[in-house]
Amino acid sequence: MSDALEPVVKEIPPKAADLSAWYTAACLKAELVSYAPVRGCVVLRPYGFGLWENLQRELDARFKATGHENAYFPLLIPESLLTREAEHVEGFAPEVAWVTQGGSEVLTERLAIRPTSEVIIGTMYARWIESYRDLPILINQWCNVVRWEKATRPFLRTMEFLWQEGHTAHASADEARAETLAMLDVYREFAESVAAVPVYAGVKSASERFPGAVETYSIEALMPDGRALQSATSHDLGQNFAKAYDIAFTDRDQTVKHAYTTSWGMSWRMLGATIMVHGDDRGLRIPPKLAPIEVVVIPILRAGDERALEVARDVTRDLRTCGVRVRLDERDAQPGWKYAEWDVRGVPVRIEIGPRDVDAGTAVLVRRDRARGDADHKRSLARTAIADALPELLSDIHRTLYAQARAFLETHTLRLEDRAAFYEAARARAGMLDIPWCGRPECEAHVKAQTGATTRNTRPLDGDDRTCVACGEPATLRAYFAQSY
RNA sequence: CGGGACGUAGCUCAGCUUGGUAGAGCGCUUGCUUUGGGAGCAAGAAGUCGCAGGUUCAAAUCCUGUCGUCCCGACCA
Repeated sequence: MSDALEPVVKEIPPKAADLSAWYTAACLKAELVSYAPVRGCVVLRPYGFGLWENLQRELDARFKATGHENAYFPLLIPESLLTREAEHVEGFAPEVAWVTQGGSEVLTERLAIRPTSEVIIGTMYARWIESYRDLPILINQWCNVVRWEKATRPFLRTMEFLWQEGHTAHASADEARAETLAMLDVYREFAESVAAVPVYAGVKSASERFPGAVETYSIEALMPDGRALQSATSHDLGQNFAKAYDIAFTDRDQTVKHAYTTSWGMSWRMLGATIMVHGDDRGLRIPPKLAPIEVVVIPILRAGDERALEVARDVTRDLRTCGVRVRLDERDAQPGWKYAEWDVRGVPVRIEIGPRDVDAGTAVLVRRDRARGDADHKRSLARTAIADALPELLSDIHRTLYAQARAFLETHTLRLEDRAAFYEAARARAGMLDIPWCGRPECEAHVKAQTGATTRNTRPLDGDDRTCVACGEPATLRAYFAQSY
């Protein structure tokens, strides 16, 4: 094993050597999750839940700002309701978990544990909506769902996962489509400005469409191994669910019409994307806006000189007063040990306060986004200047993480014009392969069979290129192809 | 659901081929010395060897079954 492949951190293998092993070890070692005694399920530990709470807070604020309200619907769905929308049932049937017994009583009708809530929410909307005056309904719920997955990984694919699902009903197709696109853009903006993960937003191909949707949109992020990760979806359900669940209203013209509905969701998978995109050989690098701890303060004590502890407490208190999410690490351990641990856990900024700082009235600020040895990895600052300097420092860390991820995405987005090169790149997981595409399912299926890659999403043609790079037929779209998680 | 690997102390694993008193490192506890990038010494605690059968005088070790986990593929957020 070469030096380059030696672990920098105990128990975490180098990221470039084996992304899967790195990812799993990082999630466990950073204490985000713990495996549960239930197959395919994880425990979200306090630090991991802190990530989720920050995602929730940021995303929820965006939902509220666009006129949505939160509500909560039941976990269990009667089988007879679930089967009303044919495509939807067929799409989800293989992964639905069922409750068949309550206590010792065998149920006369099975109850599905929700894999998603279109059915139960649509049923309620049908009762609530009578008039065009009742529309639109703009509701979101934060909840758990269960899908009987065969193979699982923390955040990326678990049998039970946390997410939010928005469900809206509208009087017109145009309004529903506008809602679908608006929420897609909320997700894109959230990914970039909160998680610092650049994404491509676009339309899913027919084969990748949500079961029962008229059109599905997604944001897609690129992982370091060249595979894409679908990070959120937004569905225009047209009148499919409205017709199946009888969501109807009397319009201004006194005729009864079916509503147009949408649904859109982001799960804790987004956290998995964030972890994979930003992490390095020392562990996680959490973008500041998602970080449960933005700043960790580490006092450096010597025998007979514990002044740093008092100063560190003062600094911590001041920062907390300023609204910074700060943690003072007073544990009885060596500073170097603490540095390594908080590096693994990805805290954006570390403040070191030792005897020299106590004397000089300073503190050392260390950025997690920089490599050790970089010129601006550490800097000494007057203690009175810390609170003022932090907001800009945290912003700069966000910008740095985003810029690095953006650069990776751009250098691994290949606009290909040659069929052989396209197939080779698809097999090699070279990244996002951006090509003019015919849009035909049989073409996509062929690419998938040959290379494992599928369309991630598509957008309108932008140039004169009118030939599908994958098959040579006339092109109708531009598509990103990649292997996916 | 296919292919592969693995279940032994909190963690990572050795021991199994060739059956014969349960091991190491890390971690943990206590004490002292330390503390600006994962400290040192000393003492100590800790495991029904995943589970159930079978073979045997004797099973972590051999056989059968079973449950679970991880990795690689096929499907999903």
